[in-house]
This record gives sequence, C-alpha cells and structure tokens, in this order.
Amino acid sequence: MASRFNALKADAAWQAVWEERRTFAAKDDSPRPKSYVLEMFPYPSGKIHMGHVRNYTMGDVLARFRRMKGMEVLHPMGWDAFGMPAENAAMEKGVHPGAWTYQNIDTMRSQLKRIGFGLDWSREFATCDPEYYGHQQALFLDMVEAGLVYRKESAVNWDPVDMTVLANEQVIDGKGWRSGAVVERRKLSQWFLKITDFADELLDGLKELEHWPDKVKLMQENWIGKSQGLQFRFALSDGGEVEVFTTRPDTIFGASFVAVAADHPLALKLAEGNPEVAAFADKCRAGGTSAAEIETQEKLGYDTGLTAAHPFDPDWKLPVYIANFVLMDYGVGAVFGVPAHDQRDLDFARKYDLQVRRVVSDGAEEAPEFHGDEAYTGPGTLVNSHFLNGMDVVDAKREVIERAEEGGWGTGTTVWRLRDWGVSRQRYWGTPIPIIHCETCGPVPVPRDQLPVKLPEDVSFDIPGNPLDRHATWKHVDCPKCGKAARRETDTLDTFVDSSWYFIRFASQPDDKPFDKAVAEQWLPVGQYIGGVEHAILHLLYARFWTRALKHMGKLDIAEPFAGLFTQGMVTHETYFRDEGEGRRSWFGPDDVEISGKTGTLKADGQPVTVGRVEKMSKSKKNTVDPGPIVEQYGADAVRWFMLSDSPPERDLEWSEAGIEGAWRFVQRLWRLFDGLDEAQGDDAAEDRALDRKLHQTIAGVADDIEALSFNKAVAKLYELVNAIEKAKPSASRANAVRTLIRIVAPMAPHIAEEAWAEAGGDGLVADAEWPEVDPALIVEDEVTIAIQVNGKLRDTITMPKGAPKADVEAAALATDKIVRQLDGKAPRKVIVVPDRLVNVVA
RNA sequence: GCGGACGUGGCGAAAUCGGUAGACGCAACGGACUUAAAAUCCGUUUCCCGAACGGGAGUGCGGGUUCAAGUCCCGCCGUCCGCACCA
Repeated sequence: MASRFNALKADAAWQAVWEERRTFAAKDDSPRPKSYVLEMFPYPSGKIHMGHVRNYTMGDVLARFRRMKGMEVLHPMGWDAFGMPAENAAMEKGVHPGAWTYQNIDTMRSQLKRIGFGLDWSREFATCDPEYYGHQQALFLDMVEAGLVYRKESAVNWDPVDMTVLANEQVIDGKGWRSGAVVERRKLSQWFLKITDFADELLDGLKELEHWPDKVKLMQENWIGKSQGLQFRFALSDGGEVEVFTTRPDTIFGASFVAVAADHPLALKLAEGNPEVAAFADKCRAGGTSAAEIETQEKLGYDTGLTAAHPFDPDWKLPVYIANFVLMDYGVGAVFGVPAHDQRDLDFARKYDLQVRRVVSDGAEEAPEFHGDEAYTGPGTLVNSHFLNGMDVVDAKREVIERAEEGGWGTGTTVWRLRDWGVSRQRYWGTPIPIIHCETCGPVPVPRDQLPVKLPEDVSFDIPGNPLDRHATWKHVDCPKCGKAARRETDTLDTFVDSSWYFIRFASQPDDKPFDKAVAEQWLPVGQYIGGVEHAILHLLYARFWTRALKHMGKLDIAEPFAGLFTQGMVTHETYFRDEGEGRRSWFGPDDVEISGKTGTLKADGQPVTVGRVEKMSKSKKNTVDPGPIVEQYGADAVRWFMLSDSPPERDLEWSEAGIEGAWRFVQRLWRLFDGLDEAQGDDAAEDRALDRKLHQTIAGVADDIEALSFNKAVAKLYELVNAIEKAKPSASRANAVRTLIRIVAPMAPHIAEEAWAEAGGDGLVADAEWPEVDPALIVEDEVTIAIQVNGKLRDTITMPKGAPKADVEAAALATDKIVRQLDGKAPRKVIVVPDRLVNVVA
C-alpha cells in the first residue's frame, strides 16, 4: 500500500544516475534538431538564492521538455566569476579573490546539482579561468586589429582613500560607498570599444527580435537614443565659431541665445583668462547628478559677452552663455535656445530675461509674443519665421537642413545617446588587458603566443589601490616590438566583457581558439535565454554588440545572439521591522519572528514587530530564505513545483511557507497515484472516455504552456488532471492516465518521475523518454455546453453535441423553461447563435 | 518631465479570436476518520437579498461602440518599472 515518497533518497539516487550516465551532455554531432536553452549564469557570491532557483527551474523545465520532444538540447552552466565582491572579500577576510571565488563555485555547483537541474556540466567554466580569459584577450586583440578599440582620456569617479575608481552606483551623495570619502573626478587614459559604430545595426536589429519582450526592446531603443537633426555653426563676435546641434531646426527663427557646456572648449578657453568664468564652470560641475537634484536644480548661465550671428541674418546677434544644463557629452556640447518651444530654454530665458518668440503655432495663437511658463513642443504651423511661414514642422525641418547644406554652414546629422563602451577597470580581479606600453612604440599588443596574460597570484589587498599596479615584477616587461623596457597595462576588462561571449564558448570550446565557427553556429543563436530584467540594457546590449563585432570580423556568422528572451520576475518575501527613531529601522528575518495574521512578534523578546511590504529578497532587509535547508526539508521536486506554481513567471513570486507546503503535498499526492498504479486498473478493463479526453487535453495543453513558458498554467492543468484521475473509478483509462502522468510531470518534477518510471517498469530513464503523443480525436469534446443569454445576460445553459446545426441549437435554446419564462410569450426580436458557444436572445 | 506596463474574490491568479468571469492553487469555514493530533478524504467559499427555488450587482472610476466588453475606443484615478537637463 501507498508509502510516502522519500524525496531525499530519490533526489540523491537519480541525480547520481544522471551524472553517471551523462544524460544531459549535449552532442555536437547529434542528428536531432538542436535547441539551445540558456539562463544567465550566476556570479559566485557564496550561496545560491531563491532567484537563481526560480530562474534555473524555468530553463530546466523547458530544456527537459525539449529533450523529450526529440531535440538535442544544449543547457549549460558556468560562472560569471570576475568582479568586485571577490576583491572586497579579499580586503575584509584576507583571502585571495581566486580562492574565495573557486570555493564559492564549489558550494554553488553542488547546490545546483542538489536541485536536479539537467545541465551539461562537461561544458562548465568560470570566466576567471585563464583558459577562458586568455581567449577573451585574443578576441580583444582581434578587435584592436579590426579598428574597434581605441584609447581616450576619460573622467572617472576616483575614491582618494581607497585609491580606486568607482562605478556610478558606488557613488552615494558624492561620496565613496566604502570609504565615505568625497569622490574626485579624475582623467585617466582608458580603452573604449566602438559600440557606436554598430548603433544603427543594434537599433535595426531589434525589429527582428520577435521573441523578445517589447519592454526590453523599447528600453534598448531608448538607450541607443537615435536623434536626427541639424548640426550647424554660428559665427562669433571674436572671429571664432561655435557649433551646435538641434533636433528642431524648424524653430531657428525663434532662437534667443546660444549656450555651451561648462566643459566646452569655448568655455575652457574663456576660463583660462578669467577666474570668474572658471569659478562658474566649477560650480556647474559640482552639481549633483541624482534625479531629485536635476529636477530641482536651477538653470544657471554665465553671459560670456560674446555674440553669435544668426545664420539667416548676420545682423541678428544672439548672446552666448555658458550654461549648467548643457551636457558636454551629448551632441556637440552646445545648443541654441528657443524658449517658446523648449521647456529648459524657457526656464532659462525667463530667469535671464531673454526674448521669447513664438515660431510654431498650434492654430490658436500666432502673435510673436509668447506668454506663460510652459513651452509649446507639439506640432503646428510655422509663424514669424520668414520663408518658413505656413509650413508644418516636418517640412520646415527639411527646408532649413537643405538651406544649411546649400549654404555650407550646417549638415543634417544623426546623434546617438549611446556612448562608446569604456572597458578599462583599475582593478585586480578581471581579465588583464593584453597591451604593453612602450615609451618608444606606444601601446603594443601582447604577442598571441604569450597569451593568456595571467593574473599574478602573489598579490596583497591590505593597502588600497590596484595590486597589479604595485606588484613588484608583473608589469615590468620588455617591449615586444623594440625590446626596450616597457610596462604592462595594469587595467583589467569590465566584467560585462566576460559575459558578452560566454554563450558562444558554451557552444564550442576548443583549446586553441575561443570557439570553432562551424560548431558554434550549429547551436547559435540561443533559442531561449532567461534572466532578470535588470540586464535588459547593459548585458544584453553588450552581448548583441560583441556578436555583431564578431560577424563584422568574419569570425561568426550570427547577427543576434539571443533569438528568444524571457525576463522572469523576482522572488519576494514579507519584511519585518521596528522603527528605532531618527529614521533608523532594524530588520528581522522570517525565522526570527512569529506571525499570526497581520501581526508579528519577535521570538527573541516577545514584543511586536511591524509586518512590512512584500519586497525582493535582499540581505539588507533580511527577508531572504535560503534554498539549501528548504530543499533538504521538502525535496527538490517540491521546491521546483512551487517555483513554477501560481505566479506568472514574468511577475514576482512571493515565497511563503504555505506555498512550499502545498507543493510538497502535491508531490505526495502524485506519489499516491504512482504507487497505487497496480490497483488503479482493478478488475475493470473498461474505458473511461471522459478521462481519456482530459488526459490528452492535458498532454497538449501542458506542452503548449511549457513552450510559452506559462508554467503557472501548466501547473493548473496538471492539478485538474490529478483531480480528475483521483475522482475516476478504476479502469484501463485510469491506469493509462497515471502511467502517462509520469511523463507529463517529468520536466517539472523529474525525481519523482524517475522513481515512478522505474517502479512502473519504464524503459531507461524518463529523462530520455518521449513526450506522450496526443490523439487529436481526443482533444476535442464531443459535447459542448452552450450558454443561453437573454439580452446579453446568462439565463441558462444546455448541452448539445459538438457542431450541432445552428437551427437545432436555436430551437433547443428557445425551448428551455427558463427562456420560455423570460420571453413570457413574446417572440424574440433577434437570435444570435455562435456555434458551440452560445445563443443570445434579443427580446 | 518623457517612455512603458499593470489594475479581476481574503490572497496568488485563469479567462488564447469580443461570446458562460473567477479554472487551478493558497487561506478560511463545516464535516468524516482518530483516544487525540498530524496526514488524508468529503463539502462550502465574489458580494447583496433569500431557508430554498431564484433574483440583483460585479473585472480601479466615468463615458462610448456592440446582440454581447475583463477583453475594443475616449477621458480620468492609482500602483509599479525604465530613462532622465539628451537640445
């Protein structure tokens, strides 16, 4: 009789079998159709968290399902292993970043295996393996040769205490996040990749990504930020020139000033001889960059005393300002101000009492005087604009660009918001940039036969700064060109470079080169990529760029790396806290509190705590749940099942004790069915057509749902089937349904499925079994319930054979008691019959 | 400010093409089994009136299109996300 399903035993046993038989190793030379399922690889921070579990469960279900459908599936795993946390750990705990990282990898690998993910571990690598980053260095040199890399002075956030460069996110209120020191802006010579060369392609390519969420495509589109307009020159009163960019050349006769950024060459030149200008420029640069600060920041300008001559009227002189709202790194760092039709220009003009001239009319008003404090930026007709009068905005833009080009003082231009990708990081734990700096020869690539340029092991983190820089010997090398003493580049590559091509290396990893073109192309593009939406812009854009760069260099004939993208929601949990006054708040973990209904008490002192919002699991709010003990308690299948249940995968999933228990109960319910298989049939070999239908509808429905990644719907369908089987009387159909159920749940709950498969005498592993075939005759009902409405309100239902003629359905509907009563002897005015669905009687 | 998504029971959610709103799960309640509990099983569960048969209302709010609207259109309100002085 039914025993309990021993998850711990079954999990371990089947995981061992999969590993031993290399069940999930993908074969490059397989004749089966290929499918590449990939989840974003993790950063080895220590332990896996629930977010990983959810992400990898989704991918695993799809990968296992596709295998059962007869595909050769590549489902690999590796480690995004370079990055700052390892250096922080080195500083705090005195361990080597490599030792720390590899130890974390060992822990996390065994945790992933413990959940039974069907991964091809034979292709595993970490980006900090010299074998990996050596090939990455080679690709970097390829890009250098292809002219896609250059060196430029660029400003960075410099922490003077930690002697390190900070990312923008590490600067909080102008101070370093670790040291608290006021951050300085320093100019350093840094390496850049020419992603802007591909801006047009990256934008256009989005259109072909049919299986990407619109949201992500839109975010990338905005990030790339294509603007078309006119770049043109003003002659200055000192005999010089200033160039500006505008997307609104149509409003050229509404100009009332010219403004340049504080870092603009013109401003820098003026600052040299004038301390007042220099002071003003400094003030502009000091301004904060946070959202709130920009919102409230006053428009400030410094009148240079220079004037600019209007290109269409040399006698019309416009004042030239240095202004804090003009950005040096967008366009050309200078604008002409049209206050009536641009809000910033209007704010500025009102403050400095400049002319505000209407040149676009919305049809209501045409007078040159523009009143009010809200600029008009909508469409309309040009007014007060000489030869442009009467044109609409679009025509006027074209007209002005044409005249500027004819007159030789301007050109129609496209400007991008996207900047080139600065890849230099002044850190140890990253891929060394394979360049040697020679006083005579300049930057020289490291000869290929000397790759990889390995990180030195003997480094210390007890003093601030980059250990590569102060290493006694590492950076001192001879110039490969002239042989004189030279210096290695001590910067390392941005870790986003590591993740820009790892999916190619998974597909093909020869020893002698980054990848084999033909082998990689067999697998690529990734069919389904799954990860967090936080990577919607940077990682996904960089990987798209890298792939296009490889194509450009003829190394890989793939335009887009990820054909399908899915961004899953986060795993969340309630928060518990106490306000300690002065805005301070202490947070408590789920294990520290006792919850009853909407109130909670702290176990430690029995006093109440506030039950806060449901938020993303995070260490800072202490609302994390460690998957490790949960898997030990409930088994891998219950955890997987819960990850797939209830919430649509793109939405957040709230972790709850009740939820995981529900999943566990379902696993046990499955086991009672599987284990009672012998008795299911009983003595009765009769068929149960209704159950047969339900089974085949479920096989088809679950398959569709898994392909659509709608796991919550697949779960619901499985509950329905299990309910139906449990209610059904013993029959051959019932026994068959239970036997088939083993395969339907296999992608989601693989351990119990293997156990049941073996017990039921299945051939080989259920992981290698075929997805059950659907009998098309059984997925359609032979009877349908037809709704009967009177004036659109449901009044009754009738059951009819499927496909019954309209006339029969109408007659049957009108004959029911309830409808007869509703009509009260009157003839209906109209009857609408939707076959197999409903009848609407219009009375 | 700009761009986008979303809003359905106590909760997570279904409703695939405009056609029976609330499938499925959680929680709750009632019952069976048990010395008792757990587990399991049976039932109820959108709201209001009603013992019941039944009736009315109902998918953020206000309008509209339609025989028929959660779904389409217009206008609000709210929540969340992304970008942010981008000329």
